[in-house]
Amino acid sequence: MATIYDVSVLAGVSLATVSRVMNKNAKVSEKTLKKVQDAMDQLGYRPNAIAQSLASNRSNSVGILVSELHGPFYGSMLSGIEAELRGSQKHAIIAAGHSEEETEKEGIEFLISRRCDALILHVEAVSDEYLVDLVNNEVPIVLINRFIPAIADNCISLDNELGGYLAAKAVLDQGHKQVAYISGPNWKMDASDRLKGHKKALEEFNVSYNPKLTYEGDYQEVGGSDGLRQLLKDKQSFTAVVCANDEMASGAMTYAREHQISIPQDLSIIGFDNIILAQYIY
Amino acid sequence: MATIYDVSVLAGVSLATVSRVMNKNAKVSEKTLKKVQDAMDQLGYRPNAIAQSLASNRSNSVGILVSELHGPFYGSMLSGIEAELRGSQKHAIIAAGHSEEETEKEGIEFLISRRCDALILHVEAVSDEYLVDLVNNEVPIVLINRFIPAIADNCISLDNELGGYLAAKAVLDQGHKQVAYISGPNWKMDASDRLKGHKKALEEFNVSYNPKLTYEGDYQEVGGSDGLRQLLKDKQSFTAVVCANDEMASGAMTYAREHQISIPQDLSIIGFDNIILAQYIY
DNA sequence: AATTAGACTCAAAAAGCTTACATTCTCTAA
DNA sequence: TTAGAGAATGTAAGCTTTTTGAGTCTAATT
Repeated sequence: MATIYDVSVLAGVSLATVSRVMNKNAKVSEKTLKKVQDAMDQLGYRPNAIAQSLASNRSNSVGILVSELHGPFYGSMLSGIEAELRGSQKHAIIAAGHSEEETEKEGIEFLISRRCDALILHVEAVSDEYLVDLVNNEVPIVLINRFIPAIADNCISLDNELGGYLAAKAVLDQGHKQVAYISGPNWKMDASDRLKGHKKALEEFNVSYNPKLTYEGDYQEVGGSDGLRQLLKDKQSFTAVVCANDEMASGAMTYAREHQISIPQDLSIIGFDNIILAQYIY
Repeated sequence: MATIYDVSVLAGVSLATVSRVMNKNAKVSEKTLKKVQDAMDQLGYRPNAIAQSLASNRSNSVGILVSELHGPFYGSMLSGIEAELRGSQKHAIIAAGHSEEETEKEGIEFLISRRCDALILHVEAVSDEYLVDLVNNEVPIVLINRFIPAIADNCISLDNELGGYLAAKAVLDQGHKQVAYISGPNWKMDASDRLKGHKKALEEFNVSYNPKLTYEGDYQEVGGSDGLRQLLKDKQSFTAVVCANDEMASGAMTYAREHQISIPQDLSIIGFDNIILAQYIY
């Protein structure tokens, strides 16, 4: 594969000039420009991005770490990020963290060692301190879906507490008095925040929170179905179920349908996220 | 950020020795090993992957080009690829081709210029010749979901014709005589192959193929609903619809439900792929 | 004590590019 | 005609590693 050197020889100019033509960062005369471009075409020259990175100390890549590469949420996220990057001649290096501390750290280390110009992280398992250190360290970082006061400027998150509150309120506004809740894994910040908001709404409507009407799910389909089964088994009565995300809502709905509980006549179910999937659910 | 040079100075050894410690590719005495490792720890040294790539002419990365980053099919594919790569200390650089020739070519060029060690491509718009050239060129390549005889060894594809045949056969076996078909974009190889298989099955069952009972969809949800609407409008009668993928089957089912056509009493619908989504569909 | 095989280590070149600084052109104005 | 300014181009150092050929050590053998 041709190098910048081959081009410079064929065009009869110096390396620097070829580099200037490539980067368009300095004036080059018409005549020289043409000579260089012809030489490039003739050789089918393609700059070596690795060498460029090493010399310029810029990799033109952004590291992205998400929990999973599949699923409605991450898929759309990646898609949006890639589109934006491509528009700026950058590209994405991806890694999955699987919500495990070790894997997440490895992924981050890995992206840093690839000399990414910046990182976009959706991490759940690593500690706040670790992230604060990271931010104060070197590479520019944006955290998705996580809020850490000390580095607020680097965080893009939604107000999970408010969301949880609004979901519960929607149900309570309809007149429901007995509201069950299927939460996410409570060690995840977003899950506990949603639950906090939920409780707040209950309080506001003078409905006392009943721990027996809460099930800790896994944010997956199966958590929803298991959750509803468990709640029904407990013989507690309730007229609505608030689920901490749409996957679980879908699971709960499937379970209800399979057990002749009609929605919304017998039971109301609300989810959280409005994922694209929602449109497929009957 | 510390370099291999800093480590060598602190440890009192040469660059080469530090490199050997990192790569474990040559004997280093216990004593030296310890000195070097201590120095690395002390400096928080992390090898510069870019420089390693330049020097070794290996980037330890695999380029992946898919049509879209979201959606059930690509999501799972990426997820599987990334997991496998991580297990081998490699990583994924991704790009989206959006089923457009220019974008796909750009993406490929881009991945090659990043000096990926190999490419995994899911391309639809570029020509066979282009791909044959590519394969004979330089980087090792695997093509997903596309079969080109000249480079058969590089292709991983499913037998779309057989799939189309089997789907139709399943319906015909049930006794249906009037079978409608919602195809994918026919310029896509897989779509035309599926249709070919479909026709073959019809023939085998002595059901004549009626072009009026075919609608060319877009492999998306909307193609399915539009397709069913169109087919119904044409006043042709049919008792079953074969859809060239599950998204369209889902769209068709939604449309049917919204128009009081009950499934499977009034109409049978079959899809293709068995995407994860299928489990959410009622 | 001299020799030597083998284990270990080192110095330096190489990978392909960017960029600061130096040099050479090419005009314009005196 | 020529000094001087500014534009165009060249030179060479530097980015961080890997890798090869050439040592240097050590310990065993004679």
